[in-house]
Amino acid sequence: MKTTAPKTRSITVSDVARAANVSKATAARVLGGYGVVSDMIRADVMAAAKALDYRPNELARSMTTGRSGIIGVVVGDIENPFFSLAVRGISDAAKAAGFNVILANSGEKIEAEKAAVKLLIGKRVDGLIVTPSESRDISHLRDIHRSGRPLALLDRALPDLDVDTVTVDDRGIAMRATRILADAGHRNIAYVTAVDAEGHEYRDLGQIYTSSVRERIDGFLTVCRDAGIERPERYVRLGATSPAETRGVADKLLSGPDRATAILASDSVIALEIFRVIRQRGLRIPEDISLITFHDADWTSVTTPPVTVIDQPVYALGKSVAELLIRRLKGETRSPERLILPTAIIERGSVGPPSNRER
Amino acid sequence: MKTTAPKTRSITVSDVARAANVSKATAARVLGGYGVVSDMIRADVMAAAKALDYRPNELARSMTTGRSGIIGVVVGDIENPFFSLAVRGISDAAKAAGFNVILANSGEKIEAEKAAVKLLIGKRVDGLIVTPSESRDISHLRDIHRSGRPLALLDRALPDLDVDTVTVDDRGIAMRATRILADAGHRNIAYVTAVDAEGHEYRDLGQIYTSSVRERIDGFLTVCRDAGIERPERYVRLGATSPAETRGVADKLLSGPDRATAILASDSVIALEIFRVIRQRGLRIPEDISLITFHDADWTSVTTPPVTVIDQPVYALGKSVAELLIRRLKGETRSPERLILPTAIIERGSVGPPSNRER
DNA sequence: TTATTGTGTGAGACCGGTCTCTTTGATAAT
DNA sequence: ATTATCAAAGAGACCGGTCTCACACAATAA
Repeated sequence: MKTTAPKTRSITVSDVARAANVSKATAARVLGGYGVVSDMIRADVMAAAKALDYRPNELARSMTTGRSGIIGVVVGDIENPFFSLAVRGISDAAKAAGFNVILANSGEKIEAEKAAVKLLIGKRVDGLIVTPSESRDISHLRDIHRSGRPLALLDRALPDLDVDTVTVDDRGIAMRATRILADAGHRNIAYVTAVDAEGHEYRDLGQIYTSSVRERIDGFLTVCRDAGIERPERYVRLGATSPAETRGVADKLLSGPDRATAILASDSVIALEIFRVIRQRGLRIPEDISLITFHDADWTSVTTPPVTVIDQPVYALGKSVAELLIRRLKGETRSPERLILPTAIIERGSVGPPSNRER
Repeated sequence: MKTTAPKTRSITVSDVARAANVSKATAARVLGGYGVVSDMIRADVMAAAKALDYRPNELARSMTTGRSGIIGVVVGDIENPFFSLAVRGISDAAKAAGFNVILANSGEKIEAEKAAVKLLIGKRVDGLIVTPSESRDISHLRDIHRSGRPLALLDRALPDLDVDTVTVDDRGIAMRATRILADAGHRNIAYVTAVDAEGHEYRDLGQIYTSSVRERIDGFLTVCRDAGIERPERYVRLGATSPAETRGVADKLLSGPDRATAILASDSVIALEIFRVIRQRGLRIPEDISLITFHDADWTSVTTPPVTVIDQPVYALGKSVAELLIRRLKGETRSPERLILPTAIIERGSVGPPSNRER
């Protein structure tokens, strides 16, 4: 049943209408699934549509309806398993509600993030989920809101932007993790994050424009100080943006007389690189160095020893934020919600007391 | 400078035209960046556009132009790092050429794949990149082609579909990996894949509808037979579709008198789970069991011992297929190309001779 | 019988851009 | 002075759907 390939122009409602001997309006009613049409005519139109191999032009459809059925998602880095998993949570929730997802990567660059948001608004997505890379410049996020499209924030809150937000208790969980390290006897505890700041050196929280990381560092420092550690901020390291950078940071951290005896890594990608450096330097975990990382990435359980992790509910994070957004898309009006999901620590084998040598 | 929020309707070309006291056509020329306009009027229109905060409606734009600037990508599983990396290759190439990417997940289900393709065609993407989950039912892929949009295949070839395709030499590289195992003295070598078939038991290649996997199994069996191993197909295991399933497969493989002494895993997700099972059963690598996996996933280098891997050029795979597609989108007409990228094996520490006990 | 209600269909405007065709007015050529 | 040429701007059709409104005709109520 090979009809000649309709190369050039695609089949439209009008084509189907003509073939079925009805008006364009009637054919549209059948094909669009709205309005009332008699069964007989419906059958005719369907038959014609099938014969012509009609496919609706979603573009035209969403131009008139104003709805596209698409949720735009802008994340920092799709390759980071944290985000892959969160995106699956979003996708699953979206699919369940009949929405589709367009994914854009910001690379944690504010300019790329702005471009992505602009693009998605241009494509008339119904709503957006963003992992804001910065809390300073949020004009583009305000614009989303202004354009009437709902926005929801994933993993990072923005105090100045009152929209649906789903995060974890970063400060609290960082405190718990730090306490584990401090209780084990560590005094030289380092915090390593990909977030960078001017000068690349940590001075104070005011430099950190990524809410989750600021919270974590705050919690980290609080517990360190409680434990009587002096100037714990010496060990906060920024700018682990690439494997090479991370290696540099880790190398510095693990050498010298004041070397760190414990490291808290802000994400699993960083932790993996640190793990490699530790190995290369011939250090043992946990005898020579203790390690805890945010995110229970798959590899953390197969190393020797397995790595103690902060197990964020990543999938649920994505699913919840999508559900919040979808409820709003379906017409729910309520004041913005700020969900904070519970987080656990999985203690495995990468934490021990500091080696005697350094005490 | 807070104008009242234009909640309801967005600013259109006509609005800008009115504000700038020019015709819609002229405003469109300026805003769309085509045709000729005098500098004075151009400035006026730009000013008006800025004042009104005009944003073009990409939907309307691509409806008339027929071009959307979007490449649709359908992959098997975004969470699999293999695909994440390939997608980054695609995204980078797309961005460099001024295209954007819509990502859809098929979950390796033919139905989901069809739905995704249908959706993307409906959204009038300019071209598609697909990782076909099956070689049996490719009517939806034929449809893409028929609709005049170019299609390119990633990682899996389809003999019956003559379109741009980028793969690796799966058969050859599987042969090399298998030979490493056979040369080490192994006779009970298993091949584990996520691909499933009716009956879940491997009988012959005709059951396998995923080209890359069929190639690999073919290469695997060929080398096994060359090495004088009898009925090597006994050790081909299908259906490792989830961690739980994989665990079941691995458990069976590693118990009994005829247990496998070497395993070739078809992807890193499977390999990770197999690694876990090996550990749990108290077996040692490589003393008790040798392991090689496809894809140099990040975790494979941090385990003890590190895992010998088949290092597919994943990023290049994505980048190349995108470039092929983009060249075609830019008007290049040539007969379809089938690129086969070179692949290496990284020998690490997970291969050794079989233990004496089983000889 | 006439008015009322309701169902199914058709005609045509509309969404927000692009693009072709026409018109205008200024400059150059005759 | 008259005509040819051309750049710049305007008018309006068009893309492929949705949706409002008008209308025909049948069934029911007065």
